[in-house]
Amino acid sequence: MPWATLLTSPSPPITTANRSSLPPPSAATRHHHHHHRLPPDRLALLIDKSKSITQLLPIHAFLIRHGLDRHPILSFKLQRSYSSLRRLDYSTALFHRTQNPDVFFYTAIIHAHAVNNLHQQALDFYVRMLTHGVEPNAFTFSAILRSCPIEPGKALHSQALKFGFDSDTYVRTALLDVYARGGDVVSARHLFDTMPDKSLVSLTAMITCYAKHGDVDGARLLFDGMEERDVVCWNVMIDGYTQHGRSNEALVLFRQMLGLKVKPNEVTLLTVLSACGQLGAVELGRWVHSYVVNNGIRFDVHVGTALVDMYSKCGSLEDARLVFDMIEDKDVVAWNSMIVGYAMHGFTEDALKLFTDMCRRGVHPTDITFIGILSACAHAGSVSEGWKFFHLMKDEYQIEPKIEHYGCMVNLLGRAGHLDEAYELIKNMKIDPDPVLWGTLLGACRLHGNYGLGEVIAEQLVSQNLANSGTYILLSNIYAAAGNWDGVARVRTMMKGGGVQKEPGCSSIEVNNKVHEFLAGDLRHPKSKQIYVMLEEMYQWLEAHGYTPQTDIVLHDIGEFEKKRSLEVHSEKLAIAFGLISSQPGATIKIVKNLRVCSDCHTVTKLISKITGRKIVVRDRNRFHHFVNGSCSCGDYW
DNA sequence: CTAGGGTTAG
Repeated sequence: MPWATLLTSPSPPITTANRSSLPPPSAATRHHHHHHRLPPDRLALLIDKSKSITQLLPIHAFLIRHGLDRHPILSFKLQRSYSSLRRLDYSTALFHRTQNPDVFFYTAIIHAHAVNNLHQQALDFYVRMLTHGVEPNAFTFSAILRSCPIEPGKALHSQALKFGFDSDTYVRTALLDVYARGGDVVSARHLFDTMPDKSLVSLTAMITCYAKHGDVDGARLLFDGMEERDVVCWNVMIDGYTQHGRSNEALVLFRQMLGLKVKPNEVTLLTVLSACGQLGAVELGRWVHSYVVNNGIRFDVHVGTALVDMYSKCGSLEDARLVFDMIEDKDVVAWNSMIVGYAMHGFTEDALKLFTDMCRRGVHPTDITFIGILSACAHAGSVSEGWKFFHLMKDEYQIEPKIEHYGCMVNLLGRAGHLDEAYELIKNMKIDPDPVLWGTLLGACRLHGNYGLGEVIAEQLVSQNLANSGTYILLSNIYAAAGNWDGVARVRTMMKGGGVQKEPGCSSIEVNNKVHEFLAGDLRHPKSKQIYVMLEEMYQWLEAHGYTPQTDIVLHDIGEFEKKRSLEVHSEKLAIAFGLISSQPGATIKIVKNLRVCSDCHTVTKLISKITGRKIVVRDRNRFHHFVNGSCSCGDYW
């Protein structure tokens, strides 16, 4: 690249060869050729109007030809344009050819690196600035502190104090953000409280800090006290809820935002789509889709991918695929979302075909891609395919398997009955297994009745204090099935004593653009009465179809009648009952559950789909179940 | 003689 060499070489010899390799001069520069002297402000305007590197290069060439490339303003503007086109290589080269860069140029080049997360380079420029005797000002500090890690940030903090810039609102906000990103909420709050004047941006930075570190309610408190709000702080607050599994509150806030006529932007819509996906709120998701189309929001790869993710998590794979096919310049994230979508729905062949397409187009798979592929294999029970991709990932793509990949493999092997193979895989892992992974193997032991191995693992987990709420339940199932009542009693004592609690099962269903959530035995819904009447009717149908409740999966130490009752009010059954009374006959019922569906609910849902002639789609923690006319798309294999 | 530089969401 002669052009690059020209820019990086310490002396600037412009040879004929260099010039001939430049892009052809644009109409503008051809025009300038005739008037050898163009006023700098005209050139400045030309630079500012340039929208691509191919427009910029001929102007740069022109500047060099006319000895204007060291003009402080013009080279400054040129580097700013290069930076905004993410060509920091050209920016840096230009900087190094500038004789005595002033504080403006230094600040701009520091900023350019900081926004691209190149902290070290930004710091290098800052040090260079100091050694060259150029004095930094408040502008320099706010630029360098942006995206600066906490350790160098602390050093810069003390320097800012020395220079007296820490009371500047921009510098103070940037400092607050440094501590916030470093997780030091207390220092961030202190900087915030002692701030001379709090701006909208500094408030937003503080809200971001709380939202990021789990105190969503603390964030909301500040948010509610704001005098003015812009789209950014709304986005922060909505995203705070979404990132902490409180998507329903996110959507409530989004509706308030719309009610106050605040115009959502792309970031808002990406967050809201994610919330819709979490909740299975496809009606609102579709509304967001039409908003994108009708409000001139650019349909880029980010928006496209968010829509694919939303539609597939809401059970509308066809729509996901339609959107996916519309995305131009698909990146690996876009491919991953569609592959994972197919995998979630048990469409193993489509997932694998998409993987082949993706590789053929030269897109390199990531660890996420293989989570999709391996879980697709697991859902189909394809053991040899699974091993093939597991090895392909390590050998061909040099991706070290993470705990999630082992999870897919253990699930695949375990469900297929290759328990010893799964156990060996875990024992030979380079990373430490977690309770979830052991739980997967324990579940497989229970499924295949291998209580011997189950007890070995169980003892090991209990002795190493590795059992969690999920594994305790499996443990007691296995002990009970093996007739080890001492074990059952011991687990029960540990669960009570250690404060181990099962994560409450929660099912949600969207009706009329609103998401209704149900916990087991929930009575909070305004239509509770009708729901329980429907539930009773459902059980009359079920019994007429020869259904017997699987009371053996209930862990509590209660009588048979109570066991039956506790099964009846599982959250997904309440959601289905509500779905039945609040939609037209024949309409599909879509449920989202936070845990894996239990086998009793699976049986019941199959029967209900047959009795009512309705399609019922259930998304559980692991995958989708499409219930049609008495059978499920998972083939009872989940 | 003057131009030009900064903080928050993803």
